[in-house]
Amino acid sequence: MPELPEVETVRRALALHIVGQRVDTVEAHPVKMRRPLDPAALRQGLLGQRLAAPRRRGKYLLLDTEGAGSLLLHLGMSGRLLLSDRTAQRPAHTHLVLGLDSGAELRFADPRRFGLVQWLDPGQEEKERGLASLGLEPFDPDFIGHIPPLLRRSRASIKALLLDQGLIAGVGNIYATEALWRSGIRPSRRGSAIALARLERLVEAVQEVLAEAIAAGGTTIRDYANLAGDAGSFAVNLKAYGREGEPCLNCQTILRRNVIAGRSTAWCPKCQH
DNA sequence: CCAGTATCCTGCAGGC
DNA sequence: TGCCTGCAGGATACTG
Repeated sequence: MPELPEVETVRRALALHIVGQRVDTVEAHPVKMRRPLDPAALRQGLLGQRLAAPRRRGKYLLLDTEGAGSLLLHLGMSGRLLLSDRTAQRPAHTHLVLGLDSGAELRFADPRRFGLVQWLDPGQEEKERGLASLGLEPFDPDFIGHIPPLLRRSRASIKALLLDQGLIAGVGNIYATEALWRSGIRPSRRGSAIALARLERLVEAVQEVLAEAIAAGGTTIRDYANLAGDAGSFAVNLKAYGREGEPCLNCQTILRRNVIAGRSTAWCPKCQH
């Protein structure tokens, strides 16, 4: 579910509402997620701490405490982070609840449990595999210069390369599909078989679609909600993702669908080469 | 090196 | 109305 724009939308809202808040209560359930959630470590790290400015890296969120250490979060496919009144009903599958001194609660719910909730002591962040192996941020000033040559170096499909978090941090199935449609590149094409100029157009399209989606508060297909529980509005602007069988908005050809790099992919057989 | 598959889970839509 | 199947925005560990 949540790719970079959705996680960034949540991060911005957190920055407005939780910075400086003290964590007065920690309620954590020892559920199995990508890794088992560890209530004792979370309580030990978070209880009584004030929260600093939240950071995002790829699809990960890092909630630093002013003391030391950070809460590492990943929303997986169905994760939600919600800031709610204490009296408001909790969603099903709420695994972590931080009571803040404002009286609000920061809640993490994740029905499918593909997400991650992990306390990081100082120094652990650098050793965290998922974080340390991330590639460039799409809004890094070096992005346009560095990424196209890297994409040309590989014989993997360009779709697989866009989804590779070790190359580009934060792009998932929706925005990879959209950027390929926008730049007229067939998702199955090998990176090494695409001219550099076209790859430059592709990475610009990645930046554009991510920026537009952030401005719209992200894409909600089903599960995604922002910190307040509201849907993002970018779904109406999707041109390819989920539109297989419908006419291309560029040339009216019926969009096709197949599985590339293990993920459902919609594309136009006429516009994308 | 790379494609494909399976796995971890719940929930929902669609077919019958 | 119910049951069954397939599919879903992710990451990772396998196999061939």
